[in-house]
Amino acid sequence: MNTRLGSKGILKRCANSGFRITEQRKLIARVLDESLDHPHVEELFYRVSLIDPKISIATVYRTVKLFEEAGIIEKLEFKDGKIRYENAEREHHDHLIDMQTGRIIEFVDKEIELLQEKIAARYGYRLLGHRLELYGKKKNEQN
Amino acid sequence: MNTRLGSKGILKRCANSGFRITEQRKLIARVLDESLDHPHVEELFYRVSLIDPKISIATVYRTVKLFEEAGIIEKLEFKDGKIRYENAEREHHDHLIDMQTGRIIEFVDKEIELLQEKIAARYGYRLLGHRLELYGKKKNEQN
DNA sequence: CTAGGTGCAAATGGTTTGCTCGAGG
DNA sequence: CCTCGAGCAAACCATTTGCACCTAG
Repeated sequence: MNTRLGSKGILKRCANSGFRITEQRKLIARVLDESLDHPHVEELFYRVSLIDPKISIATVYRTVKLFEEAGIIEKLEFKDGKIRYENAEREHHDHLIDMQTGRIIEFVDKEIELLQEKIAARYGYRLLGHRLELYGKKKNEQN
Repeated sequence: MNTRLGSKGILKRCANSGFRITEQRKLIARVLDESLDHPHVEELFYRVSLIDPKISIATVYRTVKLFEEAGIIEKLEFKDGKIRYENAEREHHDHLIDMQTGRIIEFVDKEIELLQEKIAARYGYRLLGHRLELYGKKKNEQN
């Protein structure tokens, strides 16, 4: 996912952020970069563990929070309540979640972005962020 | 909130749902009906405790989940991660959250609803639900 | 070298559950 | 009455934290 919509690589952006580049952070950055989906922390921990079985889940939580605070990745929370992250250096997009398979489709829609600004303005607000998730079911399928 | 956008009263809808009408459920229904905001469960528990100090938070959690499963109230989860509920028998609306005060403004926008359907359809999906939250800051204010 | 990071295990905090007693219909 | 609900405390589960040891710069 990240690689497709043009990311710069998480590791490179870490260098400018002042914190130490440890093996664990390199590994977590790499796994995040290579993830084509939106893994939650447990899943990320699992993937990272396959490469470094000694890594602690506390480190994963700490690292991911560090990256988030540095603006390198962005937090997502869908209806399952678990925290997920995605590379922040990408064009803005929203998510369509397949309620049957859990598959997550990213989409961009200029019109809906503008509309949101307009709505916020209607109430005297400047839009600073939003969350738009569509939950759907595939049409014309056998099931 | 609930009373403003025309709800029928939670209690009345409980009667048709088959479960027992206990004092606790009556009380929780009443407090929900009277709430003009979107309290999370702890807050709801607090409000209910003022009237019946013996009520248990487990009962509040169970009741609120029961109401939700009966389609009487709807679950909300904003970025604070806490579970909130609102009366389900209301016209559909989304939420604009004031990032400075936490105030929640409800809004309805036909255009954005249609647009969401269209986007889902574009990917071959039938829209079953969505989550749209705008996070903003009031314009032209002293702070 | 030494500030900052890691692993481990214990703590947290919101939510859920098992059990036994109580009360609604 | 007898089943379903309530209260209590313990369990859960994702996430966070304290501490002693380790390592990047």
